Amino acid sequence: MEYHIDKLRKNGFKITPKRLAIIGLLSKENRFLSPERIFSKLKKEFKRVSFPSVYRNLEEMYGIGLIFKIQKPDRRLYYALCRAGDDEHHHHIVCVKCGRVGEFYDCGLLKKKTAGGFRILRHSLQLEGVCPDCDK
Amino acid sequence: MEYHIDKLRKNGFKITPKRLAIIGLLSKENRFLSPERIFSKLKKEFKRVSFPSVYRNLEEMYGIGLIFKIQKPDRRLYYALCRAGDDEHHHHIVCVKCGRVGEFYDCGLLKKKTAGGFRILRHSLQLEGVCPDCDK
DNA sequence: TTGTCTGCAAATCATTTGCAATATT
DNA sequence: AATATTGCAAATGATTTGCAGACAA
Repeated sequence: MEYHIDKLRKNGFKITPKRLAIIGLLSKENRFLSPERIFSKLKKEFKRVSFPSVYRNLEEMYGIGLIFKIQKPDRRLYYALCRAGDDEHHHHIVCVKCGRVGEFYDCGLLKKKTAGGFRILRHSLQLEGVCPDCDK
Repeated sequence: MEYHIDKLRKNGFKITPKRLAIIGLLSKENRFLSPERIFSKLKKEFKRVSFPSVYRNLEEMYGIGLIFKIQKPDRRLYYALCRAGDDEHHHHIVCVKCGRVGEFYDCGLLKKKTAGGFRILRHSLQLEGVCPDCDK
């Protein structure tokens, strides 16, 4: 949590109660949350919150690599905290039951140089699975 | 092309000029096209075309696995023809220069059963690269 | 103070929907 | 003829933007 706040500070962002709350939420839940959901949670804690503020904050944090985002088939954005170090190649796996997010470091794709005859430049991988807790 | 038309027919769809044209376009270009782009191309060929029709057709074809779709960061949908057989596990790689799409069969992920401690259920992979032509 | 953040209200804009007219089988 | 498909106009709805007041440093 401190690490994340520092990262905000280092990037010239001010530390506001809302920002702390957003990071706190993402950190505590460790799963993908939609702006709408974050908005709802913030409303319980603050008298006044606004969608634009939530959207802007999430996008800013995404911009400095503090969180990552996906778009689900419902065409909405979802954000989650990234727990991997800045330069570690990794992907995320989402538990289909509880939504928790895990880091996956060993995709084995970096050593492949070509795919279907194309020279690979980069890749992105989405994984769905069941986390140890939900798997009983 | 015949294969695709048959697939439409088998799924109870009528063979209309617009549908043929859409499949023709996707087949000829072999890359991701946005509904808007498809709409523009159709307008050159037909006196009357509509966005809803394009959207509906693409979504129907997507529904029967004839084409696949992605959402780019611009938050738009993009569709491309799928050339792999119905049951062959594969992914697609997009050329960053010309946009051409290639099939990639050997991701090596099927043999991994877990990721970050989670039991893997399914995965989806997006690849970007340079196709042989563009790579000189 | 000084520039950043925020809420509010209004705007965007890709995608959908309702419905009557039209085309496929 | 019977049913699916289409175009049109209007609606939807998540995300953005402009701006003035509030807040962090």
